[in-house]
Amino acid sequence: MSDKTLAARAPTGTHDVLWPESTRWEALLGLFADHAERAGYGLAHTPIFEDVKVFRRGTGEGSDVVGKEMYEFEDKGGRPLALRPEGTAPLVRAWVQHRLPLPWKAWYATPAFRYERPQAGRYRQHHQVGVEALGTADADLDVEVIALADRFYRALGLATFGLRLNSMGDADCRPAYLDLLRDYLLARRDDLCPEHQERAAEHPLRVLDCKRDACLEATADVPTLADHLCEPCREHLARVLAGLDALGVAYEVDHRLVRGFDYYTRTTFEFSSDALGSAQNGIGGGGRYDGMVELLGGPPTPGIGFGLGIERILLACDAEGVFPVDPTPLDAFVVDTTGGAAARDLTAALRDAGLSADRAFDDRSMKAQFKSADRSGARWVLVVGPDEAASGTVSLRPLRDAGDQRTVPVAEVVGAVRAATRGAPAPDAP
RNA sequence: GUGGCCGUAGCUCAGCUGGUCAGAGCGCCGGGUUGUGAUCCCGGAGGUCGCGGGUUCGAGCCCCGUCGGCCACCCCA
Repeated sequence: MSDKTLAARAPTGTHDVLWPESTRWEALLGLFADHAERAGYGLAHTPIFEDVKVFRRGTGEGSDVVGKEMYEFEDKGGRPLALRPEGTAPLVRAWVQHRLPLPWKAWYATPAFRYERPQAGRYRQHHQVGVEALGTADADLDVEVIALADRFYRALGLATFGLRLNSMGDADCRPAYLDLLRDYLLARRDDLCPEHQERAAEHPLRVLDCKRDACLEATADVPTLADHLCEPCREHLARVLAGLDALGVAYEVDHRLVRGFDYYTRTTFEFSSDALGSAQNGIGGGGRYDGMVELLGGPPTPGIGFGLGIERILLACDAEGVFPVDPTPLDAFVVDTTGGAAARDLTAALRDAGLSADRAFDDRSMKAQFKSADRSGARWVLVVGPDEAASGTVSLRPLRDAGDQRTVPVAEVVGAVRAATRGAPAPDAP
């Protein structure tokens, strides 16, 4: 293996986001920030790595994400750390550390790291936007959070996605149900798929989520958690559903929906895109975690949140043909065949005036500079050749819009470009 | 972690059963005589055929390994 191929490649499962694709990311982030902040959520940045315990306790040792997919390492001081595999536990840790007034509502955008086999829509470093809200068990908060995600997807232009929702019960009713479920499964153990014959005892809920025929048949009439919820949980779920109905958020109650983290209580939900053909069609998910704050050393405090996968959302947008890349064009591109000093000064003057400008370097031919100008996507080309230099003028030539070339005195260039681009309609308004 | 497919210029790909097979299109660079792009014409640069090893008189074309990509499982965003 030569050094060349090793060094010049992003690590397995990671990817670069370069212009112009990066402009979509900026736009997506901006749109999410807008939705979150209009709902009272404030931006939070927390470290990209944490004490391993934050995830072992908070996210849950039993989850695959923590149990076998975490990027763990020790720093030079021997501290056991882990790259964040998900966004919730770090935010909860931050609240436990700072004890901000409740309810506390935060949003974030972050990379997440999981050591798994890459494939369509799945990376070792992927990115999420999300919200977390701590301090109230009010079902209306569940509704607010879910509606926030729903509205955000729609604002992107997505239309063919679905929301499945379930209740995981709470500390009062779930243990009893788990016993019941475990007994039921063990009685039919031989009928389950090979993998779940072993795992049924420790992860009974997972069996409900198994897509193999054996498990599906064996659990055809399995007792559902929905039928064994305690009264408070039942009422909570009913209020959530009523709230979603009131806000026009379409959903499907799926009592087999089981999410991968241990911490969920009561409401859990998952958004999936019908436009994505692959198995990785989940574009977002979340739920309540009324016990996590305590697990991380805080007082009993309920919480709820979600994480949405940026890469998958963008794949879904591509599949639906919405949310196109739309870079902002430059106002001007300077072509200078007199040595470059004029280009240097003109671009600086334009930028100082708040306009955007670029130029060609290396004193290339006029034709070559025009090709660069064309490729830059600028609205106007400002030409400085021997004639202009001699007369102290600059020629303005429209590149993207109709119109004739004209020549103005150097002193009027900035004003002319500003006038020509101000209020100009976006080239391809959607 | 398990299984399958794949890996040729910056990009998309041709290369028949191993013997001019190192190519095309796009892109890039230059030119088409006097300063003007996106069209057209001409020319050019660029690849140790992912990497390493093996079989053979001879290997992009066969075998093994390795790295990487894709797909499924698992799980998740």
